[in-house]
Amino acid sequence: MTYQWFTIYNSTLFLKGLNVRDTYCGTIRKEDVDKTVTLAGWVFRRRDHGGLIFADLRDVTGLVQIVFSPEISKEAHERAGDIRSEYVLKVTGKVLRRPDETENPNLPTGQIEVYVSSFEVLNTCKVLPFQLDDEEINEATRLRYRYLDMRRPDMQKIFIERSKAYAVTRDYLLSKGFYEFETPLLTKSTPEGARDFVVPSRLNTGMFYALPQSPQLFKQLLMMSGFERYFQIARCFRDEDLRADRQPEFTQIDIEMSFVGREDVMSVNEGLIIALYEALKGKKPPEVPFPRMTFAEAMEKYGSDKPDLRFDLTITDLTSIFLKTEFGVFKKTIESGGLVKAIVLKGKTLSRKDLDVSVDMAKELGAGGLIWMRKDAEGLQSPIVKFLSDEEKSQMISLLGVEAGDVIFIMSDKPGRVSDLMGRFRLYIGEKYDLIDKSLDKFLWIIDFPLLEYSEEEKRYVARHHPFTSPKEKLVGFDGNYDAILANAYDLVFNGVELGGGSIRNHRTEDQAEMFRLLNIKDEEASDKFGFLLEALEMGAPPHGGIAFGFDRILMMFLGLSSIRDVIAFPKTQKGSCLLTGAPSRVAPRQLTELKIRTMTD
RNA sequence: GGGGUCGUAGUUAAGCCUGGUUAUAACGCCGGCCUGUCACGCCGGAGGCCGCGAGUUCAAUUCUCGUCGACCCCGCCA
Repeated sequence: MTYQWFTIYNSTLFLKGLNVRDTYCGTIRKEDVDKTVTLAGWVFRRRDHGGLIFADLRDVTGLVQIVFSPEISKEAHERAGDIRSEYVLKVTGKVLRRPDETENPNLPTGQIEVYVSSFEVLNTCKVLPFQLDDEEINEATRLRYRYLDMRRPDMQKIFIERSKAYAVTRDYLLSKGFYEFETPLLTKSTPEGARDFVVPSRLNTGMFYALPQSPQLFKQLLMMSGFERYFQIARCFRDEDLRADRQPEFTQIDIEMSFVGREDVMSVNEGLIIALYEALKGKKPPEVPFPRMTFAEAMEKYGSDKPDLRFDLTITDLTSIFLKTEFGVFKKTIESGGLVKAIVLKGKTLSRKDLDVSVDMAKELGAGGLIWMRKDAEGLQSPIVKFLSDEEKSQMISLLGVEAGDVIFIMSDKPGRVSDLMGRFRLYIGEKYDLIDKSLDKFLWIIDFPLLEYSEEEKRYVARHHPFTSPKEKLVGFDGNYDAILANAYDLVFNGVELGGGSIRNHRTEDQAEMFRLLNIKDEEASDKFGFLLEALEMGAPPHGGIAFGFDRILMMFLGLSSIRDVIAFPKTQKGSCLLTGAPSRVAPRQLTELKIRTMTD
């Protein structure tokens, strides 16, 4: 499949008379020798040799060396002395083969150069706050002058790739019979899930819109309208604290389908992700179809619902070995329903200091402690080994398959907590001891999530995905074990990062009512918050389900970047401010008066 | 809400632990020289509220506290 965006570089697309130039800098090759070209772009670097002046002229396609020589034009050469970095020029000149020994193999245009016969300064440029070819500039400075930051070729490449990704997404989904929609940005606040950004309504004093956390309810309504396949490249807003991979506004590829089950949604969307992967990475994904793992297995073996499979290092449950232990820590934990879990680090030599650092790290992660054991020719060495029976030691050695030189790390805590801690400790060890093969790319579907999870904060069960997710099997004869109900939900994980997730929804009123009952949401409350959806379910709602992918996150991962800000044109800082525009800011008192809003100070 | 790292010429950093001379370097900038450079080179020069505020001290870029800002993480968030 070829895409149109490449053809922008094809000169046949120029509109005669409207363009200042007739050729793009980065496209000139030795085949163009002897042509007279008119270029337009920015002066990237200038090398003034007195008698001869070289400059690199850059436009969106790349750069080409231009030469000002008094032998071609005395006037141009003289005026060229005043040219400075980032001046905007229109130059006309002849393409010539570079002399022997002066070709630059590092440049696509390195075999030729353009001898300038005349030029025009379209605009001058102040001295920039940072050099465009400087690799390491403080991110705050880059964000303050984001338009300059994005003038850098590396950044341009990212946003050209981003544009390509939009096109691939639309192309793929349209070819699969999806229709593209837009849904409101000014909508109703939904109390479940993340904190809403809120927008006051002038026409309705004291009332507020919310910006959507996702188009969830609208896309379900579109299924009820009968469009059957919906997608949107949708902006979403969540007023929560930020991270390297989280922004307050971000873009999702939002998808919903009717008359489908889990497998349909997963296979269509696996196709989309493969198309994006191929377009951005220029190669096929290593394993197709993507492997799958249940949530239970992921938590058990990797201590995470988004395991990074680029390294092995799985977690082993040792609880059964220590059921009758005399070792106080394990004994107490197990008696109160906790578990003992271990990972084994093989083939690395750890000093006593390394081990101490590991213990500190575990505590930093929030663990009560970390026990290490080293296997040598004599047996297991550890500060706690004297508390363990020979039986326990030999069982551990055989269950974990440890050999001389290996180190066992053990934690014990409440079941959910020890899994989570071990999962994060596993990532730390993987990173620290270089176990992660960064050349690998590992996709993984996680399926069979629990429908509900207990919220310590709210002291009740809440929907793990969202309250419209259907259970995997109909809730017949529910026995009160909330944790055991599985959801018809799925997440796509890539190298330990969640790219997206979705579910098959409840499409019958009674199933949705049952869900609200489980969540302990009363009828009135449900109808107040989601009444319009419940009503729609009663009017011939088809079975439906969907998924949403974090578009920015996909780009970040597939382009090998470590910050989501690098793939967003004008991102916000960790405190949600825009260093370029100065948002958020105070507004004029009149604006607040119109809205009948008074601000409080503490 | 909590933990951590950082803030010094336009930029990127050193100096700070161990307080005291003119605050150092590279790149950039300005001037001069240079016809084969491509991170051009050579010579010369300018450029600092050491984030901000308080405290300790004879003396603070340096120590202490606060504050503002940037980044990373936990909580939070799909």
